[in-house]
Amino acid sequence: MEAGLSWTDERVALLRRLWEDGQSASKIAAQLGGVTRNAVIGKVHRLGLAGRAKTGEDGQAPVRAQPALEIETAIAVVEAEAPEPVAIVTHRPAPEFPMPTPAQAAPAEAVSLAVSQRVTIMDLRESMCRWPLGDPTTPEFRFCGARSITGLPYCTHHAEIAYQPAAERKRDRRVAGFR
DNA sequence: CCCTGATTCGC
DNA sequence: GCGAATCAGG
Repeated sequence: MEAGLSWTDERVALLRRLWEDGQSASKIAAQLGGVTRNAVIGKVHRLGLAGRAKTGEDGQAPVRAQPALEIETAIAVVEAEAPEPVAIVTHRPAPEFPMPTPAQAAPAEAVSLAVSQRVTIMDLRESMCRWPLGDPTTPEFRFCGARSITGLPYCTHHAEIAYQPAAERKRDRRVAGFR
């Protein structure tokens, strides 16, 4: 799952997406896997993407919620419909977070009021919480799906977890992350 | 010393 | 085309 890493269309697409989204070269490299930040920067220049809307370019990471990384990665993979296995490196967003109880076969009428339904990307709507659940590479991958806070991508529960001071977030990277 | 992107240049 | 080494800087 590590061999044959190169700038495939999928990887370039993900690179573009993350770079234009303001992610740093090192973070992008970590997500792509198999490349260094130098490689990412070099590729960015060759693609003519250098110089972007730099919001937090002065210091560390841009103002962005951690889960956004996984979401973008998952979406990018889905959109690309990668013909070959794609290695996904995720960042665990928080130490621990109690997951809502498994949604049982609830009547459609009850969905809107349910605490969490857990939906696939196909059923994810604008007003639904986009907090990722599970491994994006597996069919079991779901999004929270609960009613999101207006203007935010997450429900109240996950927004609390997502939006934390960067300084308090622990640097804890690992392969595959959510539960 | 941590990090950032930019550039050079041998491969 | 690629990316390590290097540079310049926050």
